[in-house]
Amino acid sequence: MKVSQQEIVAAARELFRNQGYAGASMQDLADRVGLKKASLYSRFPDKEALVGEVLQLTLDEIFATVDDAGGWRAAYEAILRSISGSLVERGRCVAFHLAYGASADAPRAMEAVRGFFTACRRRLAETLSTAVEPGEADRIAVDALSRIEGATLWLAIDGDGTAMQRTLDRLLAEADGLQGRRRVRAKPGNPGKTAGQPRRKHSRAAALPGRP
Amino acid sequence: MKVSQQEIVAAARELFRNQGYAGASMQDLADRVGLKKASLYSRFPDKEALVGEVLQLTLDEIFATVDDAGGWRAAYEAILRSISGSLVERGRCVAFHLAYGASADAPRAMEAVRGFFTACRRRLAETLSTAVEPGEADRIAVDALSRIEGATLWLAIDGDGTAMQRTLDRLLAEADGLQGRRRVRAKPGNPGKTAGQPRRKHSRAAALPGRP
DNA sequence: CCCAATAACTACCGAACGGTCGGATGTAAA
DNA sequence: TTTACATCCGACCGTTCGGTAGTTATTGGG
Repeated sequence: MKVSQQEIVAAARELFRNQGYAGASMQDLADRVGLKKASLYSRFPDKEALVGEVLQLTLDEIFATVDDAGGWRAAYEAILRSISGSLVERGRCVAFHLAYGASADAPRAMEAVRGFFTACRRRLAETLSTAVEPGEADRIAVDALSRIEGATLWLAIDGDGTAMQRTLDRLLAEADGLQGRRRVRAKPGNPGKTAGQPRRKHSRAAALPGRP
Repeated sequence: MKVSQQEIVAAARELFRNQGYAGASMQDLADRVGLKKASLYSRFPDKEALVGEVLQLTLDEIFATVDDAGGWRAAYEAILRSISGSLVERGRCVAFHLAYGASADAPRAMEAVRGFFTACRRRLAETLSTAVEPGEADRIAVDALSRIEGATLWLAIDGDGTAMQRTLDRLLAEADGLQGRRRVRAKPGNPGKTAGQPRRKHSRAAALPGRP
């Protein structure tokens, strides 16, 4: 194999992210990975099947660094930072672009997108359910995801990541306010970010990875 | 003229919204409005020019019903309701889809998208600047837009509008907390939605148009 | 009613699309 | 070295893409 499966999927992801489902072409993908188009079709049945692979890879990458050993708050922060960090790095969200673009004509792609966001939502809600009741946990998870995704608007338009940074700060600050206003912190020894009066005047929190 | 300019632009908007820039085809647009493809090119110079028209029409529709006579809070609410209402109705945001999809190969389209969101942002910030300082007004405007746009994620995935409803409620509740915690209300005589302790336990506010 | 102007049409262009096929090429065991 | 197998590739399919040229239909003013 001249090129590994993962390299192809990663290249496909970049295409889907920047061009959308309809705008990404198999020829373009073949050129990028240094193969011919026919060779791609001996690895993947069709274009639509690439969507599932792309989203599975992305899901794996997001949760690779997350473990629940440090408690719900640390896990929650790790997940949100992992997601928003990669979004700032790449400028757009593949899954969101596919959610918008893979319409009725690509039902398997749409199903993969649903699966991706459902997995993120479930994992977040599960993490939060240590601190709040399940219904509220799911609501917080849904809102957190949509707020992070929404912040990619300004990333896509003018590359501005400050809205994302602000969103992340607020989500974490709001998380500190959960569980009956108890004092919680992500890492012992981490300066600032107290939760005494957690809902106002949050201090400029730690920067996103790769964003000074 | 068999078909008015506005009908064509509205049909193009639907296509761009559901298929993205690359996925929307001139042939498809021609079929929908009952013209031949060549006729479209006698009205619009090219596909990219349609983007500007689509976003201008959308901008006009959004702000058609908004006036500043009732004070900043009423205007702010009117704008947010106008935007989120049309998003719930249509299930996606054209401008957001175009922001993601119209990439480097369509610079005029990208410029139009930037203009659209800049106009929304400016109008919102201008409205808010009656209550808070300009910098904070701009920040609130940016965040409000991105939160509303983000809520379209769940609309696109499974048609669920509850996240949008929740987002709208929170944005309005947070607006009530502005201007130094003064008591403000949108319309005198409107039941509920007080702002005495505005930042918690917001009551289920008025439904979006078309969402019982 | 005529004529000019506008609007819509038919027919076509080269390029790119997703996808397929049969043969060439590399590789590792026998 | 032969065999067997997976991989890759050149060439091609039918279709659709954005866009254009030249021609016909429609329409409003005189």
